Amino acid sequence: MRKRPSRTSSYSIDVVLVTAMGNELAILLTHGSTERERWSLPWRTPQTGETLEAAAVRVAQDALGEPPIWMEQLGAFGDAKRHPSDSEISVAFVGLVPHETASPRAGYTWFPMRDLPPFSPRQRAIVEAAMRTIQGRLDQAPIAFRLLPSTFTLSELQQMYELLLGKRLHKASFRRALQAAWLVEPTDEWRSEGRGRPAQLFRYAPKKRRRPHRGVRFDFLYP
Amino acid sequence: MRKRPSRTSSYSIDVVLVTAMGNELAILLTHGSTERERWSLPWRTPQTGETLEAAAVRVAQDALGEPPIWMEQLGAFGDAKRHPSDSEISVAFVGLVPHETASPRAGYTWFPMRDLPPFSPRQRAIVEAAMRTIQGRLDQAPIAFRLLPSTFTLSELQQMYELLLGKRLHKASFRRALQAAWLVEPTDEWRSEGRGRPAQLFRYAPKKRRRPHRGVRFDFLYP
DNA sequence: GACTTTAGTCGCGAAAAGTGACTAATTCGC
DNA sequence: GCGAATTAGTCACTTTTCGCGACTAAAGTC
Repeated sequence: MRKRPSRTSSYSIDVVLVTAMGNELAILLTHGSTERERWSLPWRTPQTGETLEAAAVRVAQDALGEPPIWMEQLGAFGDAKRHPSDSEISVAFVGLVPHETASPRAGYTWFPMRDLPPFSPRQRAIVEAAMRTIQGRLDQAPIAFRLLPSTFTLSELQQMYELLLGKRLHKASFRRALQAAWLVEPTDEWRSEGRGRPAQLFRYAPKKRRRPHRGVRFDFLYP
Repeated sequence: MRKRPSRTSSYSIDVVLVTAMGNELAILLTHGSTERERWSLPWRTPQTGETLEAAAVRVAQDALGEPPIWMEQLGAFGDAKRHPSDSEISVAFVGLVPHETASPRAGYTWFPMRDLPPFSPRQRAIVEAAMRTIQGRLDQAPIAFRLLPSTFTLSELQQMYELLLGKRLHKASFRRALQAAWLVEPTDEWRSEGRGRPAQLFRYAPKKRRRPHRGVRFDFLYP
């Protein structure tokens, strides 16, 4: 049986918590008192008998009081680059948090992605991986929906996708794809948002679909 | 024989080395003398000052004498599940090796994927992740080409894709996609393979392409 | 009431993808 | 030698998907 002292872990759990703050994405950083002048991702060293995922959830809960609505491991980041803890490697996670329910505890602050303070190279690599992973998962998991309230307009949903993808989408195409995927269903409520025609509210309500049955595609990046 | 690390690390580097053996995929396993009756993925504990990738390459070289043609990190696997070493977590990699140049050293054996010996739950999870990652990368990186000799027929290439994807592909569609992607160019050689019309040999020769510019797709797995 | 603004839909043309059928060149059995 | 079998390679047709402009609908503004 392996019973090991937990203090001497040579790895840490680092978590990139992402939220949508108004019109842009933001990540949560902390300013530990021991390191001077450096912001850092929330992190901890794992306890024994705790899965990696459980440790990452706990990091989020310590920072925000709530677990993320979606989380995924980014991998292990390591060796050469420095870390606030003296850990050799960081096992990194990315998590998404709706902004409404996410009030940071003392010592934690949301920073818009466009204006991040300097922090360690290893954690910079982790944040970049987090963004790539979010964009890669957007068409595989319903993560955009969970950043919105339980009912939302299709324009709000499209704006969320545009925010996460970092590019504009065509309205008709977006809705066509959405309809083909049977992911949302209309409610009978409408919301009038200042000027313009009121928008119908929808809710996330996925229905069974047959798996799309495609051949091969060669979407190689240009060499 | 693997030697014990001078400095104890609480993580290990585990590598899934995959090759195409004739008509099916195979992975490399080792039978350490200390563990009884259990096969294991090749692994090592990292040295100080060595990147994770470098350590993984070294694992492959120790096992096969050559570095893999392609390699990618799978992430950290952990906690609850046992490992041959006493490491708390494994940082796992997947690597591809052309079968011709891959002669295992003593203690290492290729096992066809269909007929794996029992091994630890953690490593079983790693192998499953490796297969998912290979399939996910097939349309993003030219990994299938590198499992073939430098010149190959299009039928061989298609069979390699079918092997890696685990499903049949339509000949005309496959070649159309291949042509659109500008990935191969014909040589002026032909190969007669027993009966049937001789096949033209091609080589991997990617050309610049404009990035396909798509909207959103919702390829969610069925809920 | 005309104009602006936002929501929502339609439909066309182009591109991509699935598929069967066709031609081409070789070996094998007789 | 000759037809059947086998593998390679291509074509053409259909269906699906996608980008996109243009349209209608319903609200506010002046």
